[in-house]
Amino acid sequence: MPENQGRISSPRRKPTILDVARLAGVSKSLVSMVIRGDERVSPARRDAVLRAITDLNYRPNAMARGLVQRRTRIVGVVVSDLRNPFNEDVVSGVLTQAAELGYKGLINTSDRQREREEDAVESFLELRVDGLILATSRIDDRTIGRASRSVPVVVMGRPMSDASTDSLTNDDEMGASIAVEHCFSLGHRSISHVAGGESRAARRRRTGYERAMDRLGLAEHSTVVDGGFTEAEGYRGGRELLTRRPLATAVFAANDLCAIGVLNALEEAGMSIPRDISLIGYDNTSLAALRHVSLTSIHQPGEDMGRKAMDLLFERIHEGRTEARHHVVSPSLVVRSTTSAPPREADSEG
Amino acid sequence: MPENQGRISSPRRKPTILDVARLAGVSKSLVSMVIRGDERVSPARRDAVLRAITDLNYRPNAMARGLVQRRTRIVGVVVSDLRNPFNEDVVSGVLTQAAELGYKGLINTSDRQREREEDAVESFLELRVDGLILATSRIDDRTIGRASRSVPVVVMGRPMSDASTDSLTNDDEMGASIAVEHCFSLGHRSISHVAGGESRAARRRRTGYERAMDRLGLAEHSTVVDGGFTEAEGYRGGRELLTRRPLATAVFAANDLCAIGVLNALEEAGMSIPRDISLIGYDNTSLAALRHVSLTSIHQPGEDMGRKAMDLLFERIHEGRTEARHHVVSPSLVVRSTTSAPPREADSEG
DNA sequence: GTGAAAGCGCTAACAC
DNA sequence: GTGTTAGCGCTTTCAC
Repeated sequence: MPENQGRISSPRRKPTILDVARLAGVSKSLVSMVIRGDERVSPARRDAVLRAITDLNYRPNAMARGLVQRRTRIVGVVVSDLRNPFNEDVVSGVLTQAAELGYKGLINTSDRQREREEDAVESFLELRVDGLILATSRIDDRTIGRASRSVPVVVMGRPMSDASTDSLTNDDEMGASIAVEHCFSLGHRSISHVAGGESRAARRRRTGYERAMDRLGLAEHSTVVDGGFTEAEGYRGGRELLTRRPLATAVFAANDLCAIGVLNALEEAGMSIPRDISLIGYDNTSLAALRHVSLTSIHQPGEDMGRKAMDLLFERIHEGRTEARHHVVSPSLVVRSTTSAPPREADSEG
Repeated sequence: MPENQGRISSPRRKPTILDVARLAGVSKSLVSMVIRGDERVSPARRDAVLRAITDLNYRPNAMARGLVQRRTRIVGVVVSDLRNPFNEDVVSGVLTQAAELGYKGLINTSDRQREREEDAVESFLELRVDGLILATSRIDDRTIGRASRSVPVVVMGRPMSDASTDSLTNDDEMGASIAVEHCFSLGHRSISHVAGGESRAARRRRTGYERAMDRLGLAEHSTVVDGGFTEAEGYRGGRELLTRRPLATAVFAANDLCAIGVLNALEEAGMSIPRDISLIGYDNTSLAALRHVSLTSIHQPGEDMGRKAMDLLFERIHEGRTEARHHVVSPSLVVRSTTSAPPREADSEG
């Protein structure tokens, strides 16, 4: 055989279980048993196999294995925006719990583009992941339904009525209510809301705000301006707010990023927070916790929710649960430095 | 055959290409051809196949395909910390370019735990990804070398000497130099550094700081305190800094998160930024850009770097490049609101 | 304990 | 144009 060795066909042909078997002088199935930790293999042969594995830098082919076992031990996580720190908490929880349960979590993100969101789901399904966690607002129900037909799915952040899809949400209405009541108890009567747009979570927070204002007899002080879930949109909302008269003494923003935008707008206008005006966000992200920001916020236990989502998947995969579960977790208040009693002259209002 | 239909064995047996073929009344390979868009299929049969696909909610099995084609069109991205916004930019760049080139990017993170970092790499290799992008500081060279033996690898954020591994870094020394010079040109002479710890990037930034101070004849004003790449560590560094006399008039922090920690410590001590003391960070993350923070920072083009990393992978995968490339991009200065001339009484120093 | 053989779902080479 | 066939790398009966 001349210079070109026949065996080397493609640039980096990876060693297979057969190469290991040959080098160790045993059969394929013996190697397979060693890899899976089967007890009934003689120490001598086991060592030979292990040595061959290291020598060849052998690594089992997950695709081949997945193909025959019909499962991958992989769960797919799709998030719409990795830049929102709340999603990081969720992902972190999922991965931790997945590792705990012997699974691997893989993440895909659409970078806020809707069609890429469906691609992400589709890719995971073609990969035959054992389960799917959808922490994304943009995806449509049709896609979710389709996915649920072939694999267990947990949807986060929006309630599902579908019987084949589990869901895990926080009670946005309740959270909004808590925000309003916190301001109320500090003495505020004129409380505005910078809304978060058309996502379901945003709409539920808005509804919660409106209902709470009603309940407290503050309907006449109710003001909602358009915002969004980003700093830029919050900034615009804040500017808009400044044109309204009378000026509110407290503002409930749709989420933390939005709140920071509002904060900028208000400070830019020469106002001091919370002396002149109080501000409260939602999600209690790491952003809110930055000492320099120190934003009062409504807490969602993102990490716990991630873990719980993985648990729900596991129940379906391993314990054969088939009826849908819809978990709702309660948000809570975290008071920091952006809320306080309203300024004197506004105190007597309402 | 009684009630229990023989075909349905596992809870959700997924339709295969054979099911599609049977329903459409054609052969397996005909279906395969339709899926791959082969021209020479009669319209009638094509329609029949497509209808069967929708009816069955059929989705090709990527594992089976990958097994025979020996490639997956998937690249794996490993990041150590999704909470650092800089990594988001990188990931976003990778995914965008991957989509452009017909690849899918999947993300895995170690959540800052070192051993999970190796697991992440190992999982991707078992999955037989076509390439690997490692944007992580914690992973050791042995693991990188092992990975490089079986698949193209691009390492980000640390220079590699290994001939089988591409690398992509920003010139941290130069960036640190720019930071020091910016302060110098504003009139500062006493410039301190809150260091970022033991990662290579952090060490190079520190070296750059020290060399620049030397070059400018400011070696005697040089002060380095321990910090880290997180807000909490930056805060501690800032506190430490406050005990040093004379107090610096400018501080260069190892990265943006660290800078925010320093900012907190300084403000807490009653100092006003930049009136009393100037502050500059590194990475120019979205955090620095928050108007409420408005941190002067050294910019690394994270998104471009992500795209470039994907390009490097592509060159190896498709164009058969084998010699290593080591790209270094130049950082640049982004001036915001945390740097200005030093206060009067300190002006004459140096 | 160990090896042989079948088959997971797909593509690709080759007949027809 | 269309069907048949031989694997891809692995696990898993089932004999021995």
